[in-house]
Amino acid sequence: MTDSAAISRLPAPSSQHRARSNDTATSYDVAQLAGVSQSAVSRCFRPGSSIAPKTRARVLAASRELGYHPNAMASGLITRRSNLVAVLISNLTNLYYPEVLAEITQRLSERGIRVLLFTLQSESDVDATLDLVWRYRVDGAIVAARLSSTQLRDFTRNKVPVVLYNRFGEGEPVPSVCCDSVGGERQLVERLVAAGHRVFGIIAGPDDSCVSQERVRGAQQRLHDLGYQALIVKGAFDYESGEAGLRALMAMTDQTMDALICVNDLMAIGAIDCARKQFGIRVPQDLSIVGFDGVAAATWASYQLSTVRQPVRRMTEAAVAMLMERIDDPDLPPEVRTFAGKVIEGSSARFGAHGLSSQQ
Amino acid sequence: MTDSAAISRLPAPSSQHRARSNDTATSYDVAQLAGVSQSAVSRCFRPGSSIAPKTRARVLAASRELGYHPNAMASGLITRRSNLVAVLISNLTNLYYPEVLAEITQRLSERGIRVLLFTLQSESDVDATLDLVWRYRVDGAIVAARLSSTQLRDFTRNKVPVVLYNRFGEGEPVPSVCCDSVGGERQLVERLVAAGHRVFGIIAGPDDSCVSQERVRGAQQRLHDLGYQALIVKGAFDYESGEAGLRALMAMTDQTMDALICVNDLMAIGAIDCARKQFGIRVPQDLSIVGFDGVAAATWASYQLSTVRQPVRRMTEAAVAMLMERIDDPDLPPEVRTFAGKVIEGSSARFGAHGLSSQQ
DNA sequence: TATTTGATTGCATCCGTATGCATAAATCCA
DNA sequence: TGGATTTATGCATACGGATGCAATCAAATA
Repeated sequence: MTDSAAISRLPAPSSQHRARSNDTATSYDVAQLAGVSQSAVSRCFRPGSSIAPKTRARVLAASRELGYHPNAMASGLITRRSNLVAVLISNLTNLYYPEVLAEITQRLSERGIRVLLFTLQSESDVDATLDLVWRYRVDGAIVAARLSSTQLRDFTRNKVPVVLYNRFGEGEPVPSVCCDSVGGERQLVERLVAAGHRVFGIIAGPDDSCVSQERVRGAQQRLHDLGYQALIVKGAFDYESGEAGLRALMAMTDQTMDALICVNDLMAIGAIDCARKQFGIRVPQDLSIVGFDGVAAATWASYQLSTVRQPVRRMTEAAVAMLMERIDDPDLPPEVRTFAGKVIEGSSARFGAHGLSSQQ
Repeated sequence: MTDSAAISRLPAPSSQHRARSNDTATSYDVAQLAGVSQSAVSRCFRPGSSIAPKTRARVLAASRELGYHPNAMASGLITRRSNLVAVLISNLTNLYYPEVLAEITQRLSERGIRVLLFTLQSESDVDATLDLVWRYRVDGAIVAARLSSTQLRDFTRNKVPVVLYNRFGEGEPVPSVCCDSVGGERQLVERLVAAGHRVFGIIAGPDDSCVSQERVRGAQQRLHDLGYQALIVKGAFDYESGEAGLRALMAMTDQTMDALICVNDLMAIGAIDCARKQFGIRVPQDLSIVGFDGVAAATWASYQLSTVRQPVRRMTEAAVAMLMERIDDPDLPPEVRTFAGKVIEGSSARFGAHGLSSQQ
């Protein structure tokens, strides 16, 4: 009796795994219909498995008939690979990020990886968001948002490879892909100075923005080296900040501002519109305005913005490649890949020749 | 001996479920550390479960110590709820869709749902994409992309509730949220006619675009009713199409075009720039240009586009609400919610009074 | 034809969590 | 204080697919 009791607890034979009618088909259902074992079904959907072409055909036919699709959650549970990558982006309204997101999604999708998208509004909910990232056991993450060093450390702790986009890790090194902000601003400054500009203004981003800090630093430093300085006002990366920034600068300066450096294109566009419509300033005759990013709108005929174009395609490709490498080998050391941006002459600024770059 | 053999196959006691060192913690690990059963741990993370506050505190402490996060794949396997919603978008570069995507993501995330993002490039890979959607057992989907009726039927077949965004199901009814294209274009036409415009041009989108078809139909029909007709050229929803469309129309028409109706803002912006810069045409004095969508760039001072603004916030809210309802009750009947857009006067077109609307 | 070799296949088990059921503990009411 | 409820908790099992291992089968070799 004890024996039979024990036996009754044995794993039931596979024949018991039958479809609860009106539910989605499982590999057992397909196996039954195709007259093979569940293992065979599994192997049909797993590239590289040993399966006879004839069997495979039978299984695929049965699958089609039942409308079977392997359950990614079940297989992820076993393989410990979700084929998901978390993409964290702070504000999608930035005009630059949609391009980046589209590219990243495309690059990942080519490699059979899906994107779990997180948009961060306030800094507050970052921890709640990260909790979800951990729960889904994503294979990796690409982050274009501000993270504290504690939060970054959690990636290590949870063994989730991460690549930062246009940001650096604070303190410890973190794999990242960046566009060379300092170099880009430097070139802009040199071209502006070479064209004879003397009174500079800068519209920065939020204080806590890594991108803004770098770009402001790049511009300021080069200006200083060349014997100039600049008035700085703070913005929020959006169109309105460009308008407001220009107004603020116009109110602050007693001399006439020559050149305005905006740390991104969207603010530059706002500033151009404001200069023309509200102040009747001619751009670039009276005031040169430059941006940074090279978004699509920067090329529009109304603006033809002088700016630094980030090589988005190559940067996203690099970010994805770096991430995939680290998913395959978690022990790869951190690496920062910095890409030079391309200076676009445009017609929103008077640029001098490249002369100054040799003088440095 | 047979007995012991049988017993050796019994499910091992929970004590065997121990952490394979250097692997992520499981509920068993937490249970062991907290001195409770795995069930108790599970109940701590599942709202509404019966758990003593004291026990809960112990478990949470242990979780924190081990860095435990419930495995969403494992729990999804059991509950048959992934808390994932697929969002399919055709082209993120449309300038309108990033806003929509950001809103949708936000709305879903407020409800504890994550977004699995799919961007569709060519129409060809749609089936491959859908296969992935099925595999991840998403709870539902929001689709802003063209799907064949077969593809739509697959949603029913796989019991995945779907809500279309600015599209209708072909043939069968499908839940959807739309902005009233016909009504919007109608108002634009009436305001243009009331202002005395006589020679109309239309820049449409791709032939297979539902949005374009509707908008063109709305404009054409109302023009016809009022005794006018329009030349139509085809575009691709992008800035360049606006320029090219205007050039094409200028070449086609012998009379001077009065008013240009673009089926989206981005093409209208392209047309405005082209008119001003390439043809020296004054907008709106010589030519009125209207768009549709109400994207952020439409409000920029250089354009101040006359257009129809979609109530994106309310539409996305509705789409998400409809989807959630159908996830909870899959038998709800299809429903189409149509929202009126708001006509923005802007200054890219000469508008007459609302007079005509009473005449209809 | 006997034997080796390689390719297929099935069996059994595991992944990590949720939950029905039974039991134990705590609370309540009289 | 005893019995009736009402919580809390643990046990055992299911979810659906992947995979090491052994068994089977076919093709290739001698």
